Amino acid sequence: MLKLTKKTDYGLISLKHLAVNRSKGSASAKELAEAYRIPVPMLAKVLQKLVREGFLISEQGTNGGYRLARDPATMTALEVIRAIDGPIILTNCFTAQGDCDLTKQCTVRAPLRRVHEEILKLLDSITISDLSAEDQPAGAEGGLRTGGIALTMLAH
Amino acid sequence: MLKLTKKTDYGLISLKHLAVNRSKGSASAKELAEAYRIPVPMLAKVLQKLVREGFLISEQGTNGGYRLARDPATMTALEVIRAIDGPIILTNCFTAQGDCDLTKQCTVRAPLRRVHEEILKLLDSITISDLSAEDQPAGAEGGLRTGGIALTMLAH
DNA sequence: GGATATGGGACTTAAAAGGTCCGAGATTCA
DNA sequence: TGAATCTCGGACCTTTTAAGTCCCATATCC
Repeated sequence: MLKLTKKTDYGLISLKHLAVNRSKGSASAKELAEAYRIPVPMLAKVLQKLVREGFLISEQGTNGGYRLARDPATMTALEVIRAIDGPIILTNCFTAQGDCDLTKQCTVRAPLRRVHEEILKLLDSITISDLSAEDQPAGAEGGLRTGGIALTMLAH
Repeated sequence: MLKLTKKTDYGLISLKHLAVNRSKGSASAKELAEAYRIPVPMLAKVLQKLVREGFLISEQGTNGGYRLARDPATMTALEVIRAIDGPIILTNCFTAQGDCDLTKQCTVRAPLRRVHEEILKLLDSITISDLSAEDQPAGAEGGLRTGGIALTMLAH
């Protein structure tokens, strides 16, 4: 259905939060969960994945928490999505070679592959810093604000 | 998980088939299903939706079937996806206003909306004729073949 | 040692996708 | 007219996946 999972949402929100409040150092899962009304155990799993994939560094014990492992400008949305949700698959033909013995007939694949590729490129061009840009206190460096098209017909 | 449903796949394949074999006029659900190894009742539902949404015209009775309702160059992938799968929703915040009282906190939304929009634009730029282009017997008119980037790392 | 963190597996629930079944109505042809 | 063939459309079932919960182990600070 072409949508991101909530886990990915949570992950992006958390990374953005840590990027914006980077001066504070770390934030605990509980802290983040309460700020954004996310179930704590749910968020914990997401954060753990982000640690394993090298986005975050965890600090255990009292006053522990999570902090960014590297510059948010080097973290792309694509990487985050892959880390949390696994590989992105636009259509099934691409991976399940065994099932799809319609290579000859089903020529829809080739053009769709291009769409797929464009989406990946798009997601790869967006970093966590871009997400945080609008939150910067003073004059932010611009980031994504290219055009600002008012799109109210998002769904249907 | 950011992927198209099989129903949409089936719909695109069917439309493409009808666009390529346009000289033949119509094709029955059975015919299409057998050609692409799709369960007949499943495909029937998809085709019915396409009829309701004005992509196809159905002809009942013996030797009946489906034929394109209009020029495949005017049918975009976006329209087809919406007709079959319903509205495209990248993240939940956009539609479920009731649930998301985090408008202030959750500033991830704005940048993601832009991504959403780009994907829509991308899908809107692809027509059924584009999908069929590579199948044209002789020198096709080009269509999507812009670049032909070899992308083998589609998933993961 | 106790309070507070993360780590991570197992489990349950809820929703969506995928697929099936059957009866009704339309059209063609014998 | 009647049989065959086809679409129409709703109801139903199964499987998969997302979403959320529970519990216990382990690390750290005070």
